Amino acid sequence: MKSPRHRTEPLKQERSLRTRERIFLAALEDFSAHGYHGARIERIAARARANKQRIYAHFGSKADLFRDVLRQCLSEIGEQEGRLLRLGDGDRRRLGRTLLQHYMRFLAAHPHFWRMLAWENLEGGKHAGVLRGLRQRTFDHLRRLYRRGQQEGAYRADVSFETFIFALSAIAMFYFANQITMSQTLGLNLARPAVRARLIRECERLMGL
Amino acid sequence: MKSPRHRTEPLKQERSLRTRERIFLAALEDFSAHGYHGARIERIAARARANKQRIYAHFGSKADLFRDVLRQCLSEIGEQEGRLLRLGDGDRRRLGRTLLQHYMRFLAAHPHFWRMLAWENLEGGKHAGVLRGLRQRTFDHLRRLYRRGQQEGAYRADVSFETFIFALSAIAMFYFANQITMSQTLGLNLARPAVRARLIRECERLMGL
Amino acid sequence: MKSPRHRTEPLKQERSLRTRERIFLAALEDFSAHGYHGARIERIAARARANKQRIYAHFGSKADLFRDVLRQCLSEIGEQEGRLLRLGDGDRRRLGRTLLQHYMRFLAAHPHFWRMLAWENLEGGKHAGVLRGLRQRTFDHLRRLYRRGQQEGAYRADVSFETFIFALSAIAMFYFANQITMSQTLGLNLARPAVRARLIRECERLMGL
Amino acid sequence: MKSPRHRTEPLKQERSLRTRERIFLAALEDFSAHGYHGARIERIAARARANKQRIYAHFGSKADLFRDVLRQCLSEIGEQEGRLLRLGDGDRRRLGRTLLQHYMRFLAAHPHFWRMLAWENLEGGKHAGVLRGLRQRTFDHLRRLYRRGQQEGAYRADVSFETFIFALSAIAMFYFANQITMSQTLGLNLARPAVRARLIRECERLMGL
DNA sequence: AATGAATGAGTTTTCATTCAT
DNA sequence: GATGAATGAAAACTCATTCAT
Repeated sequence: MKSPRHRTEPLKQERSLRTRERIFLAALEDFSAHGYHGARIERIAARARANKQRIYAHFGSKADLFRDVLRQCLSEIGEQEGRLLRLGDGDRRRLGRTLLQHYMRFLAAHPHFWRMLAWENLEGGKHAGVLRGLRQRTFDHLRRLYRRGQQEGAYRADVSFETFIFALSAIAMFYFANQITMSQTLGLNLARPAVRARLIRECERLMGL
Repeated sequence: MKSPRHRTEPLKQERSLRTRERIFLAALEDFSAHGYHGARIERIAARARANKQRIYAHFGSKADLFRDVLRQCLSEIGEQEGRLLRLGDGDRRRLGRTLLQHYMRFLAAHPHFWRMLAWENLEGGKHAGVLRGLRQRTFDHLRRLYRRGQQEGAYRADVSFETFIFALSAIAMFYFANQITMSQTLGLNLARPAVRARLIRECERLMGL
Repeated sequence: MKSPRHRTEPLKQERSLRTRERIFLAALEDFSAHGYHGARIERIAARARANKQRIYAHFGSKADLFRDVLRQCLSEIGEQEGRLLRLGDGDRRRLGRTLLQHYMRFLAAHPHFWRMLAWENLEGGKHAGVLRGLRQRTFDHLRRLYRRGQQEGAYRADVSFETFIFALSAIAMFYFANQITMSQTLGLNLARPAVRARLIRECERLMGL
Repeated sequence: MKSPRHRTEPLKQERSLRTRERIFLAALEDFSAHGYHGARIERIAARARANKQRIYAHFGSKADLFRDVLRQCLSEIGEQEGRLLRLGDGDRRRLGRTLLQHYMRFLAAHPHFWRMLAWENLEGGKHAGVLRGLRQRTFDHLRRLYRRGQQEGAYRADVSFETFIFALSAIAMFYFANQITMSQTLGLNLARPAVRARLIRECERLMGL
């Protein structure tokens, strides 16, 4: 009796989903660029080629939209890290370099990720909970490799895996999130590929990777 | 010098300066906590126990106030670093540890500093210029010590002074600016003194300091 | 009659009528609860399990829908009063009590009626015209009974039939429409059955019914 | 030191209070005319010759403004009833007529009162609590007079004071709050002074006042 | 006829900024 | 200089109504 609706419903839903997706991406762009308070619903709607009302119909409120965008954005890292599971015993000696380069590439390719992360930290970290356990599986895998590397002397026994990850994350994140001010401080344009390459290479040496 | 009201002016100026100072501190607090867009003139005035009009009389506009606060805040690091000039040849072997600990202490004592720095980077770095040359003298001094350390083998010859500073800054800054999300990611409360101490100690080892 | 689609039309019409009816009832509910300005097309559509567009197709606009609902609602009293025509000479001595109890029961059973009436009076009475002549037949009948009652001394000769109806209506309507505030004023919960019964009984005595 | 402010502050406050008062009156007018949902902040501001923001500065929100207006409006009846305390033993035989006329005059002079009361009842009576005990003193006084009237046979012993007040309130309130629809129903223009006078006179007779 | 998406004109609320005393 | 009141522009959010399928 209701079967004719099957044909049309998916279409309608699809259109709606596309609108929702456009809004989502526009919001990500705007929140990433200006933070929660600096973002403008009007601008998001315009960029999404949608009506303001659509935003409220799909997401409820500016705050809800922000939360949704942030959560999805942060959870992306989990998916992206899947490839690290492919690292095997043969990679353990260059684990540090591989990870640092992975993070550098990931952050370069996903500026929204580190920007949203930075806004979130500054604005109180109310949604940081999403991150909990998100990278568990990858970390478990990497920890095993790291431990074996420690056993065979590739890594110092008195540096925990957590610190290892912390330091690599710090280098990569700091490079992007503090690029502008650090370039001024050091009198070097960190954005230049050559500068960046040298910097990362030297950081690897400094950390004995 | 400016008017015939010689008698009253000194008093007025003094009171005015105190008001200005209160506004400044309140603004620092609010901008640091909420960023440029999240800050509220009303809240700043209330916290400063001053009238909103006073803010405009003293600083011109919200944007100007932000600029002034940011500049002064960032330039503080220059003053604080003065003490590093006292480091001498005898300190060169533990230069890395000394610097890392100095940065950690400085950032812990000046949360406004790293917060404003983070906002500034996120919001485009329009005022980052103040930083240029600000730490020149200190850096020149430290660079000499670092070079001597390199010559006698305490530091690797293939790691530049800039990278050395970069890495130390990254560790310290990242510890504070990404504490919330990184605590979730690692499943560790980085704020706990014991965790922090271990983390920093291990970072020193990792970087061969 | 209207189109060549003879086969399907009856079915469609029936379904359409059911939809229209659901919308009508949902609208009555919402207008009764929130008044014209407080009612929401969205809520009405949801409650009617219908699409908003259906509302416009069936009723034209929110204002039209309100008018239709109000008219139908108010005209219900006419139908309900039909049973009063069955009152005969034997009932004339207790006419007052019978009427008061009839009104009390009617209003208790039709809260939408008195609520719509109240909204309508507050909002200007633009549609009150429907009421004109609506109860004419019943009133004519009752008036005859009342007059006979007056002639035989059951009712005062110096109180007109209109006043008689007015007073009975006032008691009944006021009991429902002002229950909340009057309960507070009198420090009595008028909604309690015992309180209500005593109140009505005493009102009957007060008015010599 | 701070004494000079004593002179100016009252003036500033006075101006502010005048604005607040204008807003209050405009709001009373608008809420009374259109109810909570029908009222418009814009219209209130215009009528008060004030800026919309002033409304928020003084009252917080539309809902708060409504609450304040309603409370003040309802509590007015308490003040107005003060004069009833002056009724003495000599008035007890015509107590009913005096009260009915008092209520009729009060409601005629304060349309906002009965309108707000009506809105409040329709919209759920969330603020009806203000009424509790508001008329206690007057009622206590009137109850004494009524009891003495009962003892000497002026009023029926089997009609409580509460019912007496209820019935009188019903007549007066119903006359105003349902004037439009009742005029249509009865085919009489209740607003006409002559009709009103006759109606009230006959109600008095009906109730044996 | 029926439906979900879309729209634009409001409506409430907020905010930086200026006025008047 | 100092203060509370005042302002207008803009922001978030809502709503009746229409479109496209």
